[in-house]
Amino acid sequence: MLDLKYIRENPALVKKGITNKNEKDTVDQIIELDKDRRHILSQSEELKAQKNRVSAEIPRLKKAGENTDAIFAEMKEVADKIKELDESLRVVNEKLNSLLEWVPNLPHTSVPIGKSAAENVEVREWLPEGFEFGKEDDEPILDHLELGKKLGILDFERGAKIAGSGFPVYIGKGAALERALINFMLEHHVDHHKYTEIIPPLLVNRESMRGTGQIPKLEEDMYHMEKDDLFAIPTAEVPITNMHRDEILLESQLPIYYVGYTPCFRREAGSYGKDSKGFLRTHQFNKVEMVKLVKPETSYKELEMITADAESILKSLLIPYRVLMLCTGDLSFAAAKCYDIETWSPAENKWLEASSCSNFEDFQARRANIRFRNVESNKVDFIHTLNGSGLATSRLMVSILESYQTPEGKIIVPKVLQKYTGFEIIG
RNA sequence: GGAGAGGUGGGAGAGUGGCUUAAUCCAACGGUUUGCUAAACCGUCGUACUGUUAACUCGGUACCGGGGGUUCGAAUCCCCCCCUCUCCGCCA
Repeated sequence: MLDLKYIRENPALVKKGITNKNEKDTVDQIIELDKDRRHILSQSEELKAQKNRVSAEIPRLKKAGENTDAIFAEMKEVADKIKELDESLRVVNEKLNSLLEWVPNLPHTSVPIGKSAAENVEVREWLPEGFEFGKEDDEPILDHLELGKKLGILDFERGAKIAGSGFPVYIGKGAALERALINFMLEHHVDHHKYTEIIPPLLVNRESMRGTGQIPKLEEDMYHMEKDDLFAIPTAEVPITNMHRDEILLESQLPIYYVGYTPCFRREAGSYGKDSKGFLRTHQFNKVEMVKLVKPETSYKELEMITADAESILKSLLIPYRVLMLCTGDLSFAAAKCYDIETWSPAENKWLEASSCSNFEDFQARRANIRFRNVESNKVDFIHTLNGSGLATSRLMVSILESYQTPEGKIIVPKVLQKYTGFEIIG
């Protein structure tokens, strides 16, 4: 949510930001409604002030034995008029809010302007020592689907039988490898980057979804339990960020770093056929998510740090990756700035998105009403929120299986995971 | 699913129609005292919107879980809903 006052005072800047994000510009309507709103509000408040003044007089008049009938009759009329004004105010506010809710966050000034993913900017690339692109071509290389089937560690067909396509089943050492990966990532962030581990609810209410900005725009993309009006989380960002909804934090509590593993559920409505085989697009996947609640002036420094935290996982696993700065047109609804981390898939011969690290500035905090008390000024202000996948296991699993396969089609378990799996090779 | 209790400021917690400007305590902030720390004492201390201003300056309005109602006037009375806790039932 943007600050209405900011929109009122900087309409041109807001319009530009919205347009650069390929979203619908409703600034003119918002400003018009805001004008109506304030006009009605001042009329209503003036009458209320009158009402309060008179009410305060009544006990005195009664004590003095004066007749209050005329005043009561007049005040009755004032009360009716107030009710009328407040009703029209309610209507205007409703319209205004339904527009405001759809206004995206504005891109940070450092974000390149662009229409689509094609205009994202590569910031850096990291390759393990001795790695060369295309070296794989000398030997037959199996993709993750073939490997999973051959080794009996992944079963997409049975997942489809049980639930539907896009619900993978991990078996035996495949399941152990997945579990090892999750444990490794959690421990790594807790031990080396000072995150506090969280196991949150996997179903959340509507207010939480609104708080982090999934609702209204992405409502269709989520699984919804109608009976209880609960949503299956599309990412741990939702429950973890909402832990502090409607709270005023002490400045001394900040920054707060959380990390949590959860399964994530996405309907992926309308995306069939595109990158959809195997792990490339699933309805359920595992993700370790980092969430930061920080003071506003530190959030861009924190964005660099959270990105580095995600990268350090890939360095430990010796997986080639690159970091992209998303252009304005590819930024998500709530993000002001975002880095995507893509891992290399030798079989697909392309980069796959495995992490997204974003600064939401005060956009989510405003929606979720998360504030802190500034010690110096003793004023409350919205915090800034960030999050980053650290990381999603499915895409990462593609890179691991494909990169660590031997000529015989076995998988060597990455060194850092071996103490978690208890075995060194699959197959 | 049934019965009961409850929801008040950053936290605890009083408040049964106008003397509430929501008491009091704690926390926080400023100060006094003091070798230092602690303690004690004094003072300040809600949020949002809105108008105004050089200024968070000064004014107005709203807010006691949410929404309606009664009344000249509601934290307080009435109705509906939500949530939390306890007990019972059912179940992992």
